[in-house]
Amino acid sequence: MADHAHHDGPPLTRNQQAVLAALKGADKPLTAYDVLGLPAIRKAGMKAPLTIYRALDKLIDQGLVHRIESLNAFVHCGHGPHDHATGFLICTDCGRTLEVHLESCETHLAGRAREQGFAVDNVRVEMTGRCPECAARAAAS
Amino acid sequence: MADHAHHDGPPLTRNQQAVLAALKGADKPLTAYDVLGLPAIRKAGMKAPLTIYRALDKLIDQGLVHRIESLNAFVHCGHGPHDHATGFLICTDCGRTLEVHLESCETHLAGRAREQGFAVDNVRVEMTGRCPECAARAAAS
DNA sequence: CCAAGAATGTAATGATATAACGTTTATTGT
DNA sequence: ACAATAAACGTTATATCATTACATTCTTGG
Ligand SMILES: [Zn+2]
Ligand SMILES: [Zn+2]
Ligand SMILES: [Zn+2]
Ligand SMILES: [Zn+2]
Repeated sequence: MADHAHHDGPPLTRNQQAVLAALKGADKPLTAYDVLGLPAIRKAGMKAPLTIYRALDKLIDQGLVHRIESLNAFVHCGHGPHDHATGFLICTDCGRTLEVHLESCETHLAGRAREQGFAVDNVRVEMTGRCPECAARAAAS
Repeated sequence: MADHAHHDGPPLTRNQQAVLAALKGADKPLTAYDVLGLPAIRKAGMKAPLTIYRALDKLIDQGLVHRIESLNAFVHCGHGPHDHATGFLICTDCGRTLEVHLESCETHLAGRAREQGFAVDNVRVEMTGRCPECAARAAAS
């Protein structure tokens, strides 16, 4: 395949591909400086924070990456273009995250905002707790 | 009144009172360095970032202040102890925020997490958009 | 008073993000 | 193909947000 199967936006540049691959390969969100420190990234010739941030900005614009505000970190998204707001479940033990969709809940949230006369254009939800694996491990001890 | 009417936690120290007063007096969230820069704060003898962060930590513990993750900023909360998760409406024009309560929606959100086997202990919601004033001003132009 | 714990002061540093400016590379119209 | 334009990139410096380490002072219960 010439380019990626789904995903229609403009083709990714070399830097953008490298950063996206880094996030895909990680099992948890990475900070920009985490990405910068990866051998594959240095090998691609990227050596300044700004280089990483620029690639991340484009990837976020295209919906391929999400930013987790409470971690100052970035995570790959394979769920295609989002019609609805999404939420993140952040494990406080292992640091891994899970993305959840908020179809119906989004309506409810935005409704609360409208009650106040507020015109919402973006909804972010982040929930911390324990992932199934860490909850099980904690129960066993 | 000797101490604050509602609010039962330990009495606030001088530093904590100064920081809380600063946030109460602001019409939008302030960063720690915003607080540090206020004349009233300097007058109170506080001159290092750590001093501000320490006070903020205690105020957050006591539920008197919330942190807005996507702004790295802090805002006073006058709604007393929270039984439920709260959300913040953040105006992208003027920077002011509004706090909303999420009684019923919280159940829904946490439900999504439980479907994934995730045990939630904290829910954060931040919504950006335009506040009533800024929406009206934009419409007028 | 005295010991223990909490809060504070002070300095240095770590971690995250952007500004400014010039160069290179890709796209578009002719 | 060529020039004009726009997008991406490189490089350096700097801005912004947050914590570590350690000494000192304040508060509180015995
Ligand atoms: Zn997604
Ligand atoms: Zn976990
Ligand atoms: Zn509140
Ligand atoms: Zn506004």
